[in-house]
Amino acid sequence: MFIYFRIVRVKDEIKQDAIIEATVALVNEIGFAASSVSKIAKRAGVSPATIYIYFENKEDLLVSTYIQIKKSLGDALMSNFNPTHPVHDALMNAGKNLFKYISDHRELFYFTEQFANSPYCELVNKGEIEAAFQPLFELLQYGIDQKIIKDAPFELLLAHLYHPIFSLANPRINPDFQPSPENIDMAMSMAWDAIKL
Amino acid sequence: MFIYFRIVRVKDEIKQDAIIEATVALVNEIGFAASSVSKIAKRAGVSPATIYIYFENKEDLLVSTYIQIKKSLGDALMSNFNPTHPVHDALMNAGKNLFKYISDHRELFYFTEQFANSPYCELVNKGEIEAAFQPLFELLQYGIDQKIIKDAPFELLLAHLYHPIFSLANPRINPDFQPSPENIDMAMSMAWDAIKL
Amino acid sequence: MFIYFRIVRVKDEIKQDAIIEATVALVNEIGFAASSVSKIAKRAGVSPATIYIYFENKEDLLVSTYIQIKKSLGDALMSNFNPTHPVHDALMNAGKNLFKYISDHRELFYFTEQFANSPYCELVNKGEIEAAFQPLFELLQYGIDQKIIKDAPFELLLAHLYHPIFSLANPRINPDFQPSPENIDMAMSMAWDAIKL
Amino acid sequence: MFIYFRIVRVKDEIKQDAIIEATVALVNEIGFAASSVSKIAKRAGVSPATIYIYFENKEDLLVSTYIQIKKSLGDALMSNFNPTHPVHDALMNAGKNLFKYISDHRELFYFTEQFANSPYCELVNKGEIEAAFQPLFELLQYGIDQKIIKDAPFELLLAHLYHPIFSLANPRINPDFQPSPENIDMAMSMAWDAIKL
DNA sequence: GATGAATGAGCCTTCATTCAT
DNA sequence: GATGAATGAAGGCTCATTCAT
Repeated sequence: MFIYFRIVRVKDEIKQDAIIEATVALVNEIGFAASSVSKIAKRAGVSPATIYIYFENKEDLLVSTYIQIKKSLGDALMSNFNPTHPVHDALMNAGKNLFKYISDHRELFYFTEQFANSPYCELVNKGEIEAAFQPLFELLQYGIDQKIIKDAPFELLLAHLYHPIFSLANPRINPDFQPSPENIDMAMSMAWDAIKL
Repeated sequence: MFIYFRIVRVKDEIKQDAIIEATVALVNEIGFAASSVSKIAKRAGVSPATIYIYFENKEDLLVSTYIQIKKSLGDALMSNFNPTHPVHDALMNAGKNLFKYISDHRELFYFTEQFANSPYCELVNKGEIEAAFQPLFELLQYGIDQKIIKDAPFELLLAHLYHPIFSLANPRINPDFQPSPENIDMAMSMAWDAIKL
Repeated sequence: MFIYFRIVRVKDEIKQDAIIEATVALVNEIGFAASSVSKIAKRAGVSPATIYIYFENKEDLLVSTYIQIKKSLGDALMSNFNPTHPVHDALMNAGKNLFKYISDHRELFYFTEQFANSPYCELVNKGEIEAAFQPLFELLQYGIDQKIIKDAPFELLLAHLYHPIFSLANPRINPDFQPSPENIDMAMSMAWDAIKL
Repeated sequence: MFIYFRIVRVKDEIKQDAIIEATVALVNEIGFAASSVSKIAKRAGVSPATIYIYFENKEDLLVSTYIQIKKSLGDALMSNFNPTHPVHDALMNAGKNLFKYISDHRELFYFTEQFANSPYCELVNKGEIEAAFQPLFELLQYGIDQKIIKDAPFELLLAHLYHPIFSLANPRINPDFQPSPENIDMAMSMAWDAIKL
């Protein structure tokens, strides 16, 4: 009986994950707008109706996928985060994590970029995502207080700190950019120059 | 007869422009994916069939609209460009032009952001657009040669110079950002710190 | 063991009745066509699959519900029926019973009206229902033989005797009709005038 | 050029009529709920999309069909109507018209019966239909004033005058009824007995 | 007996595009 | 050049029903 239960639970999660994976893969292949529910279903090896067991509707499927990725990205960004380290080191570490995450999960990153520029984007409860980045915000505030980084609104700091990375890692914007160690180091060094006091 | 011809040509351009304007306006209102050809036609006050007289298909309509906007943005960016000015001043001038263009034409900017993250993006002949930015590239190269700005690939320099501006000006990414003179100055100052040697 | 069985049987009937009640209630709320099996199941607090334990399929569920209501209506119509009473009194009594039943069970009546105009209607074994009305037929025949009511086919007599009541009591046909005692008396008096010799 | 125009107009009406005819025919064959837009389209020999050129949506198609039939029925009912004739004769004439219309257009009648017991029924602007029956109402009022027919609410009079006819002519309710001249005369005679003073 | 999960078929509607006029 | 009408294909979603548990 116990085994039964486990099998059932695992089965469910497997199917739900298969749907999400198919969603991400399909968006990578044919784009956001062309990724219909029935194509996703076919890709995931399930019936279109099955998707509506795990998600309320297409919107819910895409938003859930997005939030899940963003949270995992937040976790990755914060990995090895140590608030006792110098501000510079902590931010550089986060930047490298970001580059690594994007390199290791290009499909996930690509999905979020497409999602962020679609109407679905407005349906996301941003607070839920920002929670994962709270330590980063606190670190920036600490850097400001210690007069290590510029006293600018968070959005400006973040725009200069990490947004260049997003654009560099986006093959649609910079198809020729190579995330070599030298390039990464240089990109992050420039980002630091932008925000440091 | 000559007059007749001119009238006809003017008429044509009026209709073509009406279609493009309707496209941009509709994408702003209901998003990229929901902007169908017939809705655009209705918005422009023409028949759907008429659109296919001026454009090969929907793809051509969107791509043409995008290129036209990008070129006008390139022109705006380069306005008052003076290669004899100091590198710093010239780049800051371009940055301010960029902010001003985006502020004055939010609809156009919004369209390009949506377009850039759609599958249509891959259909654009990038060379055609980059031509408008040639003077900027030359200026950057000059700055590198003069050891004024860092010796980094163009894409890195551009990513730090202008991409933060795009993200800041995009209400979907930074809904609360205000393009006040102080914020603009600060953003551009940070960008300069990023690339200067 | 005997008690156990009785409990089980009672339980069964409770569930079956819950399904039928949910069917009637849902048809009243959202109409016949929109009442799907899964919605009925949710309304009855059971799984969709459970419905298929008590009924062969959707068709069987609806037909069974209809027949059950029609039989109970037949019983109500014949209540206090006394074949020794004058024909007029017996028929008027039946008419008043009919009005009362409809007023007291508007939901059931509404269901039958919708059912009677659906394709499911053809699946009903009419003989089963007419059995409940046998005494009425005999009374009519007696009235004919005694030259009290017109010598017309039963269907004509019934059409004039009770069908006006159905239409008057149907809020979709006569939304403003009030089943006040005066209106009921008048309606039945008119019906009697129609059939009496 | 003139001919062109006529051809175009005729073509349009032919197609629109074909859709309405297919709707009525299909509802007769497979019932109201099962008559989907695509089946109607196939029956009419057009694409499903074409239906949406002539009608806003399925609801509009069904409601328009219903109103058109009801108006034609109203016209038929009032044919040869002469307000100077005796009340009895005028009403009997209308009743015969009604029987004849139903016999000649069983498909149309069947459609309205199904429509009247569907949720779509509530979408009909009843005033539009009642207009066609105005002369009938005036005749009834005249009969009341002249103390020829009973002083009862219109709905009671109509329920007894014409509703029995509807039920008799509905093959689902009275599958065996034959609209022979004798039966018709008898039915109408009974109806008159019901309402006459 | 009872269930939640699963499904292919079908729902209504809109799509990008073409045709006759 | 310009159009309204027309279309097959596909969109997101729900259906009645069955299955393993």
